Amino acid sequence: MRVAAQAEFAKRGFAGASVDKIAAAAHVNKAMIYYHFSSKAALYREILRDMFQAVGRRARAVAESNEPPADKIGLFIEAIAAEADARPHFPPIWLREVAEGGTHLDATVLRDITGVVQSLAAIIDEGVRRGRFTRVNPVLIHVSIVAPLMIHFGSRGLRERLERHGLRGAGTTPPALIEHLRRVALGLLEGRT
Amino acid sequence: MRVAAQAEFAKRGFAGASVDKIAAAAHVNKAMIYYHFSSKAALYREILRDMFQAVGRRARAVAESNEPPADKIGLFIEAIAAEADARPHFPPIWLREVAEGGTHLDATVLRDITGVVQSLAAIIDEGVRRGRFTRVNPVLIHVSIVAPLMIHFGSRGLRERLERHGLRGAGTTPPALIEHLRRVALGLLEGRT
DNA sequence: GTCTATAAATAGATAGAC
DNA sequence: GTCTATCTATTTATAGAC
Repeated sequence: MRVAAQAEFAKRGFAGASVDKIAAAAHVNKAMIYYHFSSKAALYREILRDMFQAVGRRARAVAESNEPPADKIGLFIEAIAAEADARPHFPPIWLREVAEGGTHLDATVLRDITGVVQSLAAIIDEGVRRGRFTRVNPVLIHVSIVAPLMIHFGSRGLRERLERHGLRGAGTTPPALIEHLRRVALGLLEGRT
Repeated sequence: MRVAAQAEFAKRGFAGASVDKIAAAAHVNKAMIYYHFSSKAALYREILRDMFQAVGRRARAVAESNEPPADKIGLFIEAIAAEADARPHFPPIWLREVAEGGTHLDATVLRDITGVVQSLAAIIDEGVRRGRFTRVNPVLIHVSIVAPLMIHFGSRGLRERLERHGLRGAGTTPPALIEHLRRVALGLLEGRT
């Protein structure tokens, strides 16, 4: 039921998602959905909470681990990528919420999102204190990591479409992207640029 | 009428957009929309074509200009940013289409999107031939530039929401982002990393 | 070209039997 | 907990007068 809802919201967005379709895909009666959740919006909110809570926790775990700052940067990138890979609905929903101005995000979710940025900022701060990093605006590092990851993992359908229409493959694999982003982030933070 | 439609599609997505609302915002009768466009989908398609054609042309103009490759990279970034800044509906619609797998993009639009990537690839190629750049996967450079730009310019509403909920400002201005992306791209291409 | 009125389908949500 | 049936609102789209 939740899985069906996640897929439907990812595929069509909140407005486009149909409770009838969710019920059909989950092989349950539509009335059952309203028995468990008070409304379509409430169901969506629960999915958003699960999603961002999981990401927030993972980012926090990386920031609080005992690795050197440079390794933490790599682990941060891998954590977001792993989350995007394991939950295919996550990147599309994330992209749609950005586009919509976060209309459906409640205070809990906004805290989790803030937490991700703060976790990254804490890693950078630690690196600066230890003399490993030069100070760079964490928001810029964040957007340079998270935006490509979300776009990449959220654009599977579009990339297939483009390739079917003749864009030469140039297939970028997740490991190659992760390695690329690590190079970008560390290149900036370790001042090799 | 087109402007109202662009705003509505950007705000609510294709499924969420209402022809009634577009008509009201444009101060025209709803029947007039169906007089000029055969359907809601056709209206949306025209907006998508305008949008991607404009971006494709700008990217192509940069690639075909007579600047040194390193300057072209900067101009490419500025061109996408200028387009995103001048057309506020562009980034949200772009993000939504990515999330939706490009369902509404016809062959014309797919060609324009391909063209943007190819323009960037041509710039990189030129730099490599002239011994200025090391060879890097153009798709990786592309996603490192375009994803942050679309996310940044498309997330104005979300960022306002986050700041209202207490995320410390760290306001990133468009010029700072552009300079940052130039450093990222040239750092990779000029092999300083 | 511009309008009113309305058709036809689908949406979210609920009442009430079991 | 689970189902059928249904209410109400909204949607895209069109017919037809002017």
